[in-house]
Order: sequence, then C-alpha cells, then structure tokens
Amino acid sequence: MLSLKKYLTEGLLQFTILLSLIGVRVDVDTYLTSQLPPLREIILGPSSAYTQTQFHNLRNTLDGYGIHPKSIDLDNYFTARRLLSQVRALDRFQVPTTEVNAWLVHRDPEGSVSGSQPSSGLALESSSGLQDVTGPDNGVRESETEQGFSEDLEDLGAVAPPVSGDLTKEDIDLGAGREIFDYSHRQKEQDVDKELRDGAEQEDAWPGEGAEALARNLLVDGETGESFPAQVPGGEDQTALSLEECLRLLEATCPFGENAEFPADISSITEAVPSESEPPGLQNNLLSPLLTGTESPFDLEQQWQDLMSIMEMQAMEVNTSTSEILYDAPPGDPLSTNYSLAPNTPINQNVSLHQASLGGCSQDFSLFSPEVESLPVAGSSTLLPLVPSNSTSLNSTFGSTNLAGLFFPPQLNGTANDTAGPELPDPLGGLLDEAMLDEISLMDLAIEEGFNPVQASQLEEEFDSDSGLSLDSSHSPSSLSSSEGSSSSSSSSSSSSSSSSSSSTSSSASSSFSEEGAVGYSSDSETLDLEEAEGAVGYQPEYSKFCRMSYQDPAQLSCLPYLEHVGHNHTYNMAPSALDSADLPPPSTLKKGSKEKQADFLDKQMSRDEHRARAMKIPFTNDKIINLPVEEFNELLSKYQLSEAQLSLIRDIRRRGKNKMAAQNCRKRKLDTILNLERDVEDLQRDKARLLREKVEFLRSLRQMKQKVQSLYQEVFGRLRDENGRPYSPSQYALQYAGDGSVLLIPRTLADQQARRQERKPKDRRK
DNA sequence: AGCGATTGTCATCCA
DNA sequence: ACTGGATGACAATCG
Repeated sequence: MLSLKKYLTEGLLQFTILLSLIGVRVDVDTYLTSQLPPLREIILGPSSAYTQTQFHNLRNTLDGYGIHPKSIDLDNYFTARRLLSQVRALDRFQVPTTEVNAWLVHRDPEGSVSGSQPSSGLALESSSGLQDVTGPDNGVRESETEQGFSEDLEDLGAVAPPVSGDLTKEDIDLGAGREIFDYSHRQKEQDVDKELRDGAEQEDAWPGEGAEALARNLLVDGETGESFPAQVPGGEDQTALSLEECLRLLEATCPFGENAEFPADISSITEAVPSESEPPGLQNNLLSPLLTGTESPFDLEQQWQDLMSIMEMQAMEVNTSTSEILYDAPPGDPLSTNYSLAPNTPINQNVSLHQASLGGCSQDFSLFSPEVESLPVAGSSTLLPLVPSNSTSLNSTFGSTNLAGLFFPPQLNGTANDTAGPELPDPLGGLLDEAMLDEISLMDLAIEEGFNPVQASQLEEEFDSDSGLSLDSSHSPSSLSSSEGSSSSSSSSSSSSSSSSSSSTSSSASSSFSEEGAVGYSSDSETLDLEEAEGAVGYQPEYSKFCRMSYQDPAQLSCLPYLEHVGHNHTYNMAPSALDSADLPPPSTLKKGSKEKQADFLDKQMSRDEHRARAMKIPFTNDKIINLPVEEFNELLSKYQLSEAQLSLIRDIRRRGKNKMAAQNCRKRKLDTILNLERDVEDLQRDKARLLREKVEFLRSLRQMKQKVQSLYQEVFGRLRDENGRPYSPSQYALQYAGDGSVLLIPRTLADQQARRQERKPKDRRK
C-alpha cells in the first residue's frame, strides 16, 4: 500500500511538474504517438529514481557500492530515448522544398500576362501571384501566435517554481517518535551539547555555506541558459516527415480513407463554382493517388517518385508538340513547359461529347497512375492526362500557393473556352479551404499549446523564402541528443563520478576508514571540476564543503594545506589536524598561545557530534565511527572498553553521520531529477514545435498539390471539344473520375448528385 | 524582523 | 534482528 501510494504520488507529482511546465494543456501525445512509451517513461520513469526498490535491486545485483543505480536508470533511459529517436529519424520522409526559388523567379513575368495568356500554366502562375495576398494573412496570424506563445512561455516560468515547493507537502508523517535510545543517554547528549555550546556557542561562523548554491546556480544557469527558441539551421529532418507523421497529418487534414484506392469511388470534381460545400469525397479521389494506403515509407516515397516521373514524362510528351503555340513563355521555362498543353493535339480536337462520356469508360485512364505513361497522346481517349509538373514545382514551397487563383483561374476562362462561361468549376476550392482552416486551427493549436512563436515566425519566413535551410531549432536531433547527453551527463557525471569514487572506495574501503563507502553521490566533485576548469577556484568554503561532503582521504586533503583551517560546522569530516586533535588528549594539554588559538579555531570547526565525542572521550575519530565498515567498526569497538553512554553516542554518531550523507545524496538526487524533468519538458516542447512545423510544411505542400490538380483539371476540361469543336461549358459539364480509373465528362447535374452522395459517405465513415 | 536556502537531524520505511 | 540507504519532515542556521 505504501509503496503504491508512494509511486502514485511521485508519479502525480512529476506529472504535475510536466503539466505546469508545459502549460495548461498537454496533448503532446497527439503528436508523439510513436513516442508514447518514452513519454510515459518521462512521466513515470524518473519516479523510479525516487523509488527504493530499484535502487536496492540494482545495488544487490550490481556492484553495490560502485554505481549509483538511480542515475544509471536515468542514463539508460536517456540513452535509449536518444537512440530510439535516431533510429526513427532514419525513415524520415523528405519533402523537398529547395526548388521554390526557381518558381518565384519566374513568377512575376508570368503573372503579368496571366490575364491574356491562354495557358493553363499561367493559371498557376497567377495563383502563385495571388499567393502573396494570402501571405500577409499568415503573417498576421503568426504574429498573433507569437503573442500567445510568449505568454505561454511566461507562464512556464511562472508555473514552474511552485512545484518544487509542493514537493514535500504531502504525506506528512505524524507517527510518534520511536524511542531508540535511552532517554538518559539522550539527556546526557543534550547536556553535553549544552556544555559544549556554553563554551563555543555563538562563535561558529562558518563561511562558505553559499558556495554550493553558487555552483548550483552556475549549473542551472548553464542549463536554463540555453535558449529554447534559438534556431540553428542544419537539422536535416527539418523538412523531413516520418511516414507515420505524414499519414497522420494527411488524415487530419483530408478525410480520405486510409486505403482509398484512387479512383475507387466515383467522385465528382464538378463543382461549377468553388463552393464551401465541396464534397469531401473529392479530396479522396484527387489526392488518394498520392497517398493510397501505403503503409511503408518506401511505398509512399516510391509512389511520390512515380508520380513525379509520370508527370515529367507527360509534360515532355505534350510540350514537344505545341507548347510554343500556347504560350509565349520560353521553352526553358519550367512552368510553361510543365503545365503547357497542346490545344491542337488530336485528343483535343476530336473529342466529342459522346466519346467523352462513353469512350472514356473503356479507357483505363488513371490519373497519377503508372498507366498514364502508356496513355496514347492521340486517339479516342476522352481526356488528356493531367499535365504533370515536375517534382520541383510540385514540391516547391507553399510560398506560391494561392487560393483565389484556384477558384477562378482566369487563363482558362479567357482563352481555352471560347464559348464556355467565364468560370470553370473548381473542384478543389473546398479542399483548399479545408487546408486553410487546418492551418488556422494549427495556429490556434500552436497558440494554445505554447508553440514557440519565434520558431513559428521563423518557420514561416524560411518557408516563404524557401531558403531550404533547416528550420529546426538548436535542439534539432544533434543538439537534442547533445542536450540529452548533457542532461544525462550531468546526472551521469554525478553518478559516474560518484560511482567511480564510490567504487574505488568500495574496493579499498577495508583499508581506508576515510572512504565514504556507499555515499557516492559526489556531485561536489563536479562542482570542483567546474571551478577548476574555469580557473576560478572557489573560495575556501567551497573546498571545505568539498571536503566535508565527499569525505576525501585525509592524505588528499593534506595536499591542500590551507584546507586545514577551513571547515564548516556540522561536519563529520575534519581536516587532518583536526582529526588528529580529536584523537589526541583534550586541548587543555596543549601549549598555550597560538596553538591554543588554533585549537579553539578547530573546535569551532567541529561538528556537534565531534564535540560530543570529545566530551565523552571517544577514543577514535568520528570519521572512523561513521565510515568504517560494520565489521571493522565492531572490531574497533571491541578494542576499547567503552561505557554504555559512549557506545550509545558512537552509534548515534554513526547513524547521524550516515543519515547526513544519505540526506545529502537524496537532495542531490532530487535536484537532479527535477533538472532532468525540466530538460525533458524542454525536449518535449522542442519535439512538439518541430512536429508543428512539419505539419505546417506538409499542409503547404498539400495545398500546392491541390492547386496543381485543380489546374490540371481546368486544363483538361478546357481542351475538351464536342463534335462541333466547341468547348464544353463548365456550368453544364464536369469531369469525373470513375472507379476504374477513367475520367468521364458528364453533365453537371449528374455530377452534383454524385457529389452529394459522396459528401455523405465520409461523414458516415467518420462516425 | 522576516524570508528563503541550506544543512543537519529524526523518524520511518524498506531491502 | 541488525545494518544501512532513502526520504519526508522539522529545526537550526545563515545571508
């Protein structure tokens, strides 16, 4: 029961710490589904650092004195976590964004001609041009998010401190004191204390109490000093998406089925006007080819590459014929070449309504499918294949995205359709709307969850500029691991140093009474190293602390003669001379004068127990009493004829001494655990920010793909001709993907019906 | 004088 | 049963 309670309270406590540090709402798991076990370990694992069972188990199984098992736990945890994250990073799915510069370079000249040029490629251009309109919106939104983020960050700082205050508020033990020792003995002790205090009371001025605090502050500063939002470009997984994340984000954005086989469902892409009520099913069919239920990263990437290659091949095919006719754009222009269609190709000229609606059924025409490659350019096929874009443009950054351009592409309206209405159905308007909404919600989410505003804004900037630089912060995997390494190293350094020191002590404990045995947790050595490294050797108090807490071999202390006179009260560890004096007869036998002064000074350095020991004429040092192994300790006791009072005092001294060291270790461990938790929170925040960035990036890329699909749709539709060679009116006809992969030209009324039917399906599926 | 931090100590649990 | 580590709680001390 107690252990359970302990476990729960500790778990809750740490969970509370996490909650308060992260902010109000913690749904990191949503983004870290694959890392759930580590997260759980973060929440519950460190609690094991406080549990005794593991310690003892490890202590029993491992070399008991050598290592601090708790720190080992943390080390293992961090190491495993780091390695796991590295392994996961292997299957990152790269979303290339480096080609956007070319896109932007060509944007202006083409945008200027968008109104009169008949090219559908120009539709994209104008859309990209319009993207600038949407840009500021994003900026505003992000600035708002920044506001929210900064607030969140402030909250973090404000929430954290009280946590530690609650650490000891629970489980107050009100049990009656156990009377282990004879009351008379205790009374004697107190009397002795009183006597001793009468002599030396009020004189104890122990310098250096704040030394450790100083060192700790240094440590803490060094850790908290790392600026969370610092951006260090270079992480390669900056633009990388793991497959799982990809799929998850996709699903969150577009409700297509997991295994939606394009075009499994007959979907209508025939919205005459880009309406908000676009059937969700449309997305499925339009985008599913890109993401058809592939489970493995390889499949997804493979499909992606297939798509790219298909598109490029088709572009080459079509462009070679009549791209010049359609566009004035230079041949080398990637946009014009990529999106140009040949209006005079047989497929365009000879298409009849009948052929379009019926012939297409027999044609296995699968958009985005490898079969497209074999699609005959000329023939009875009803439709042109969707014109490809090259991989670069397809993956170009969303800096070129634009919604308005999708809704009403002016190029097709003005040029391709002589008789058609000025509008062409935009099958993707709803999609893009959804994407936008998603992004908005994303931003809201970011605000809500403390997404780093600086990172967000930088992310946006870098995306817009498409610098191709990694957007990851300084805590990108490398730094993350390094930070983890540092975190673990801090704990492990303390633990390893403790383990090394304690292991060495254990090996030689029998021969050296001054070894500290199982005390181990000598972070002080860390502090000492730090100060030595900085050349700022602390004031003596630090060394006194060092000496006191680590119970170094007096021989080592003798190397630092000035330490002799440095000490802190309440110490069991004394400078060699003090130790010697303890063994010597009372100071009264010493010579008067300076030596007496020195003796007084040393008296002041002695702890209460040491004073007691001297008053009780204990014939050996407190160090021996405390640090000697049990056998040797008993041996030592047997060598002397000691009274009951003396024996009791000795046992008390030993008990208090060991407990004091244990308390020090406990506090250090507690501090380390808190610091590690703090680091974990920072790491989690970093991960969350990274995932959010990846989501934004993916949304943009998705938006681009939608744009392209829509423009292709418009191009194809605009080039359809009936028996009389007239274009079809978008208000009367629409293209529809059939289940067998073919594309049909059907009356819009029919398409609307099917669209409505499709609209219901996903809703039902969602439920 | 009050306050927070540090440290020592006790009681208790546990292995 | 004894020993000792761990830890919550409390008190003393200090800056």
